[in-house]
Amino acid sequence: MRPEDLMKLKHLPLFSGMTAPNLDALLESALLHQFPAGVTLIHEGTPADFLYVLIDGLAEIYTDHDGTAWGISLLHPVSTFILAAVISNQLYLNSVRTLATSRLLLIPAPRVRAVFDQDLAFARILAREMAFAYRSSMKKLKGYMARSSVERVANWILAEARRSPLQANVVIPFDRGTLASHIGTTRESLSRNLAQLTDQGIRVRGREIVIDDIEKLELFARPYRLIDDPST
Amino acid sequence: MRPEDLMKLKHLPLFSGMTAPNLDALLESALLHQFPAGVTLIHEGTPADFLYVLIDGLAEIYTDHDGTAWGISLLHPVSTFILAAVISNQLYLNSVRTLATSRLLLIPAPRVRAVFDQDLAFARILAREMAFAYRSSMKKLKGYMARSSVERVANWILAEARRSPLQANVVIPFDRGTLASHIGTTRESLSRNLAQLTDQGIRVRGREIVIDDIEKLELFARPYRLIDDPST
DNA sequence: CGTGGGATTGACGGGCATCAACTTTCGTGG
DNA sequence: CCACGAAAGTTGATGCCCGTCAATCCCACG
Repeated sequence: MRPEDLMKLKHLPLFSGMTAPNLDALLESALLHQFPAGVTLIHEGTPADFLYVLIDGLAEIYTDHDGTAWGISLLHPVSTFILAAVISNQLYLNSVRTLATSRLLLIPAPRVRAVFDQDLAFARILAREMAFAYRSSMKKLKGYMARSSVERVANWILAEARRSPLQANVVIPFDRGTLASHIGTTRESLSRNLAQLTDQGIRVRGREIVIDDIEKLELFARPYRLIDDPST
Repeated sequence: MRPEDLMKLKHLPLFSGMTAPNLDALLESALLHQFPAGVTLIHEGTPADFLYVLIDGLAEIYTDHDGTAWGISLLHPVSTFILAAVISNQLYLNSVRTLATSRLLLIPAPRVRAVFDQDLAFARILAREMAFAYRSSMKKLKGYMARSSVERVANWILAEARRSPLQANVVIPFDRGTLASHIGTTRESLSRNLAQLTDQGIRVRGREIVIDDIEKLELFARPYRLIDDPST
């Protein structure tokens, strides 16, 4: 790993407050590696051997069921994933793959656990990280139980639009099948859903979704703080 | 709080390894209280003011949607709940209520966070606890995406039977509406599902489910390690 | 023995997955 | 730069799962 990369990594929020020796112990055996799009990094059911941190790029957590992939969550930089499996020293529950060329930091799981056992700051940050992950999955679960697929699509668009609040359009950063799997539906239904939302204030042009009337869309989607607001 | 209760509490796995002063700081402001069945302890959307530990009894996490309650998870002693909200100092995402008379330990959230910031052993245990909670919710999510409602019922029965492996029957510890809400279906559908499972090795007599042919049931339910095994 | 709440059964319909055919887009090589 | 083929996306037809409404049944309990 190059020294300047190492310096940048050391300033990640993930490591803030750690003692220098512990941070060195953590990073000395870590790998920083770049992967092209479409590479499966983690296969569900295998033992957790590394903690992964997405430095830049795009990735998805998914699960394979009877041959089709169901999206669990999308990963944007900078975020750790499969932390829970590493900490509890168990099998990965899900698979992970890159959706774009991505740089990833890989830290050997035994090392993570060792430092976790010794460094209070690191333990606290990991706990917070997992609290966040837990709440995310809970929100996803609630979204599934409470909403129809059109509503999920509408709320996904709104959430995506909130991520970059300046522009009134959303660009789907991958193919529609992948999007459908994350919304919890099929390619075909997603297509129909988007057509249907044309009456609710949006226009679709290829991978670009233009939001013409956000109030109308919100009226339809009825976003709910305890499901859609990523900050609560 | 009575001294003998306090002694017992101090030996909970949740507190193991903590320094005595920190443990005292945690428990001196805690309350041990008994509640009858049917009491709502936590309303979703309100700030996390206490960390709860179910000492004995039975409780459920649920979420209210358009007037009907959807079960998120069942809580058996001894388990903490809504830890994530306390640690991240945010709103409760779900509601919680007792299903039987229950004794609960309530620890003020600011105190939990203060000790969490100081005691490595406590921080580690909370992190592990949340890893476990995260994985549980992930399994629930996968179960929803991957299976039909009959299959969920069948697997619930199998899971319940595994909890007390000696006897070949399961007793539903609450009314069917509640069970249906945890399986993710309606009372009516649950009724049909149970009737349907009569051909797959079980008999239903009121709240008692007798498993006559567990292999047949397993063949139908196809339990999967990464969804149903609570220990992985 | 009558009353009421939980549970069952039936009828119906909507949401959505599935299969299939068609169209569009896009990348590759001639 | 165009042409072709494959992949992605759309549209239509069909049927199943399951939620909803309503009627009935079954007990428990006063």
